[in-house]
Amino acid sequence: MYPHKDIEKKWQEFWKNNQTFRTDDSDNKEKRYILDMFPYPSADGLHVGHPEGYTATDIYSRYLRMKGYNVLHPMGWDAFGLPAENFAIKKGIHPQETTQASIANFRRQIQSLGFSYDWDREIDTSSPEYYKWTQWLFLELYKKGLAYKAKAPVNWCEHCQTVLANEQVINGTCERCKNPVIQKLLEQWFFKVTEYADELISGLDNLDWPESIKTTQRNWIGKSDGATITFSIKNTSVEIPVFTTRPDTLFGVSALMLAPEHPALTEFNIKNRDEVNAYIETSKHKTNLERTFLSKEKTGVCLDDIKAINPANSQEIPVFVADYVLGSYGTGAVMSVPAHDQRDWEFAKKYNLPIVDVVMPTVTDQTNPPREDKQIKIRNVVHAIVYDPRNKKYLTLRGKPFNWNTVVIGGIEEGETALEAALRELKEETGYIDVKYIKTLGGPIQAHFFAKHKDENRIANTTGIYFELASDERVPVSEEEQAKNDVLWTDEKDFTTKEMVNSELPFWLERMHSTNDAYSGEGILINSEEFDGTTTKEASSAITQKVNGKITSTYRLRDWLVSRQRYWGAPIPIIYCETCGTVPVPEIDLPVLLPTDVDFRPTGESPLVRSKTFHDVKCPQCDSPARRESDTMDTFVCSSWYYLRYVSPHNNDSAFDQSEAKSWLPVDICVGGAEHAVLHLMYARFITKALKDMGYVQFDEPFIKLRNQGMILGEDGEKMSKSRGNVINPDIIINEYGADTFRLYEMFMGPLGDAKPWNTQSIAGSQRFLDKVWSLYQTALESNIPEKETNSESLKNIHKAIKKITADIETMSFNTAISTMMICVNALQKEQTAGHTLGRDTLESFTKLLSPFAPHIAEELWEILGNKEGISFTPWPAFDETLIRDEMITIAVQINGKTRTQLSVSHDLSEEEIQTLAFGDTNVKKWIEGRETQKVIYIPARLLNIVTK
RNA sequence: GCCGCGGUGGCGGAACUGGUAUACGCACAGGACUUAAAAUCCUGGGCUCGUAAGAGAUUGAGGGUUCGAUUCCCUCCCGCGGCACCA
Repeated sequence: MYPHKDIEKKWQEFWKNNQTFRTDDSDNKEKRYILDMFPYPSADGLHVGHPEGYTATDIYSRYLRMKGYNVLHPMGWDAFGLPAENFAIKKGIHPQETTQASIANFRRQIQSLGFSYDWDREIDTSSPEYYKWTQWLFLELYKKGLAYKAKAPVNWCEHCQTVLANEQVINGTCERCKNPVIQKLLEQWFFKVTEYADELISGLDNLDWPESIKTTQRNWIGKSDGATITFSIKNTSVEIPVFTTRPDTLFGVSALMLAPEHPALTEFNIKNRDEVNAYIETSKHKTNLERTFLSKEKTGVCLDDIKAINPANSQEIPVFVADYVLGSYGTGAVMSVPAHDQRDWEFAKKYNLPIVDVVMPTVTDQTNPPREDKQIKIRNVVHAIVYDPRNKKYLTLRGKPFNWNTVVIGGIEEGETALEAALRELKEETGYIDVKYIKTLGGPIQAHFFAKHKDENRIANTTGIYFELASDERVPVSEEEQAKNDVLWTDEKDFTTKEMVNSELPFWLERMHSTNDAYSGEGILINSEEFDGTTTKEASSAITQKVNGKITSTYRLRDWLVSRQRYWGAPIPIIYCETCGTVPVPEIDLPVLLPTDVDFRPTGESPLVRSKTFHDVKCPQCDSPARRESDTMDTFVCSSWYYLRYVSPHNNDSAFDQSEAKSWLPVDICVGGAEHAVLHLMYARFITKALKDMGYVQFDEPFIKLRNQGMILGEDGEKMSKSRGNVINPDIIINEYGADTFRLYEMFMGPLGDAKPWNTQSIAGSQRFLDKVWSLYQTALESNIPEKETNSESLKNIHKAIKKITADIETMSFNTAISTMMICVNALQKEQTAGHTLGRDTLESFTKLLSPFAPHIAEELWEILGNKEGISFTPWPAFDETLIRDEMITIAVQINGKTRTQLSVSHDLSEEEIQTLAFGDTNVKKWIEGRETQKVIYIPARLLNIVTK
C-alpha cells in the first residue's frame, strides 16, 4: 500500500511553500473563473457533501491550468448569520469567537483535501473589510431607489425573533427552525427585486443551468398573463380594478370579490358595516397558513346595498368581502366566475349565486370526423348516463343499422328542459321509468361529427345527465324503437374502454368522478352576446378591448425583505434624523462597525438598540441628534456579491476593481447545492443586473454555467442527519484512506448532479485502484524505463484514455473518467505482467491524467519519474487518433435483430467481404437455413443484420 | 391539480447520433500464494431452463414506429424536487 499520509502532507506543504496556486492577474493567458458556492462555516465542521462540489471544481481548475489557462479558483466564508448566533448564545460565547473557530476548522479540513485554491484571496463576509462593501452595495441600491423602507405585512418568526424574506418561508414555516411564521405589519427595508421580474425570467433562457433550477426560479417568480378590468360601483365614484387570466369569461361573472385588506372597503357606506368589519377583523387574525392550506370552506360577507357593474353587459352584481381573495396578489379583487373557476364555484354554491356557463368545450369525433362535402346541422342534445349500482353496469344501446354502442341520446325539443328530454328518451327508447337524478354533468359540450344515419355533419350541443337506476320498472317500448336499438347493460370496464360512439364520454366520466365542478379549459363562447361562437383565445383579447381593459401581467414574486432584528449581520448603513429624515451614512464613514460590546440575545428588538454608542449618533447632514438603523442585513445580501470581491479581495478603495471584474467575470462555472435555487442564485442574479444598470459591471448574469452537486445520502439511503446517526465525518475517512482516495471515491460514486448513497465498503475500490497505480510504477522502475513506448497495446490504451478522459472532464463526467483510468491501468498492468516495461511517455501521460483527480499521489509519481518541477502546470497530454484504432474489430452478426454470433475481422474489410464471411459462418447458416434473405443491414465496424422472411 | 427531473443486475452506476444492454467499481463464488489469516493475484456467474453446448426473457408497465428501441412516439404506474385558494 502506498504511504498516503506522508505523500499528502509533503505535497500540501510543497504547494503552500511554492504558492503554486496563487493567481496572477497580470498573466495574460486566457482567463477562466471557477467558483464554488462558499460555505457557511458551522460548528459541526465539513459535511461529506461539501467536498463533492469542491473536488469537481478542483479537478476542472487543475485541468484548465494544464490546458494553459489562467485560472481563478478562490474560497471564502459566508460567516454572518443566525445559526452561528444561536450557537454562540447556547455556548455563551461571542459569535465572533465561535465563527472564527468554525472558520479555522473548515479551513483545516478543506486544506487537508489538497484543493488548489488561491488562499491569498480568502474572504470572510463578517470581517469589516468585507461588510464595508456590503454596506456600500446597500447604499448604491438606495440611491437608485432599489432599496426602500416600507410598512407592510411581513413574515415574522416568533422563535427566531426576526422577520424573514418570502424565500425563507417554507410552506408557512421558518426555513431555519420550522416553526410557523406569522404576519406582522412592520416597517422594514426591502430590495426591489420585482423591478427585475421579467429580466430574471428571460435571462434564464441563455444560461447553461440545470433545467430544474430554471423551472424553480420561473415558478417562484410566477408570472401570470392576463388583463386588468375595472368594475365600477353603482351610485359611487369608486372603481375597482380586477386582475384576471380569463377575460373571456367576463359574461359569466356572478359577483365581485374583495380581499379583507382591500382599501376600497373603507370607502363604502355599507348597511351591514358591523358584520363586514367583524369579518375583516377575524381574517386579520388568521395566519397565511390558516387562510390557505388549512381552510376547508370558502367564507365571505355580502356588502348589502352595494352593487358592482359588469362592464361587459352592465349587469348589476353583488359585492363580497372574502378571505380566499389575497390582498397581496394581483389587485386584491377578483371577478367571480363560478362556472369556470372551482373556487368561485364553491363560493357560489354556498352563497346561492347564479352559475352561468360561458365557455363550452368542443370535441371532434376522431372516428367519424365531419366531411367537407356534407351539410351541417346544429342540434341541442341530451345524453342520459344511467348507472345500475346493484349490478355495477351502465345502460347502453346498440344501434342496429351500424352496430354502434351509445348511451341514450335525445334531441331537446322546443320548450323542454334537458332533464325532461332525458327522461322522455329513456322511456321511449329503453322503457325504464324509475331512475334517480344524480347530477347534471357541467355545462354543455359541443361535439363535431359526421352522422352516418342521416348523412349529414352534426354540431351537437350536448348536456350530460347522470342517473342511477332505482328499480327495474319498465313500460313497453314501441316496435319502431325496438327495430332501431338493442338495450344492453355494459360493465364499467367495457363502458369506459369499449368503443362507444359518444366522443363526449371522456368529459362525462371526468365530471362524474372529479371533485372539480367548474370547467376551466378552453372552448367556444356561449351566453356572451356578440362573442358567442368565438374561441376563448379570440374572446380574451376582444372582450378586454371592449371593456377598455389592459393587458397586464402579475407576479408571485415579492420584494426582498432584507432587515433582520438580529445581531450577527452587517449593520444597515442608515441614520434617522428628526429634521432630515432618513439619511444614508456617507461612504467615507463606512464601515458602520458592528459593536462587540452588546448583549446579543434576541428579544424581538434589534440588539443594536441596546448599544448607546452605536445607536445614538449625530446626523451626518445637520449634526442634530439622530439614531442609527438598528437592524442588520439578511446574510444573503453578503453572499449576493461575493464572487465580485474575489477578483480584488484586498482592495480598500472599492468593492471590486472594475477592470479586474471585467477580465475575470462572469464566472465560467459555478458549482453548489440546489437548495439555493430561489435564494442565493436568484439574489445574485438580481444584484448583478442592478450593478449592470448602475454601470459597475458589463454583464447581467453572474454565472454562465451552473452545476449542482447531488446530495450524498447516508448508507441507509436517507438524508444524513445527526438524529438518524448516519452522518459520515470526512476527517475520519481522510485519515484512514487518504485525501486522494476520498476525492476519487466521491467522484466515482456517480454523476455529479445525482443524489447517491454513501457506501464505506466501496471506498476500498478507489483505494485499491491507487495502490494498483502505485505498484505499476514501482514495478516499472525496477527495470530501465525506455523513453518511448513501443508496445502497441500500451500505446492504444493510453491514447484511448487521454481521449476519453479529456472529453469527460469537459462535460464533468468524472465517474466515467475514473472508470476509463481503471480500464487503462488494468490494461497496462496486463502488458507489464506479460513482461513489457512501460515507456516513460506512457507513465508520464497517465500521471498527468490522474493528477487533477488525485493530485498528491500524482505529484509523488511525477517526482519519482525524475521530474524536478511540480506537475500542476505541465501541458495536458494529447492523443494520436491513429494509435487508437483497433486492427481487429468485432462485428456482431444478427438474424432478424437478434445477435447470433460475432466475427473478429480486420478493420479494413469491406462490407462484401464481411457478408461473405457471415454467410459462410456455421452458426449463421443454422439460423438462415430454409429461409429467404430479405435484406442485409450493415453498420460499419459494428454489426451486420440479416433479415429473413 | 400544474411544472420539472428520474425509474437499467444483490448495490453504486455505464451505453456515442436508434446499432452486441449491464462497461467500471462494490458485494458474492471458486482457485493460486500462505502453517493459517489478511492483503494480493487469477477465474466466474449474474434472471429462467439446461450437466453442458446453448436457448429464452430482460432497461417501471402496456402499446406503437423500425431490420433493430435503455434511446423516438402514445397511455399508465411509481419515486424525487418546485409551485399551489396566485384569480
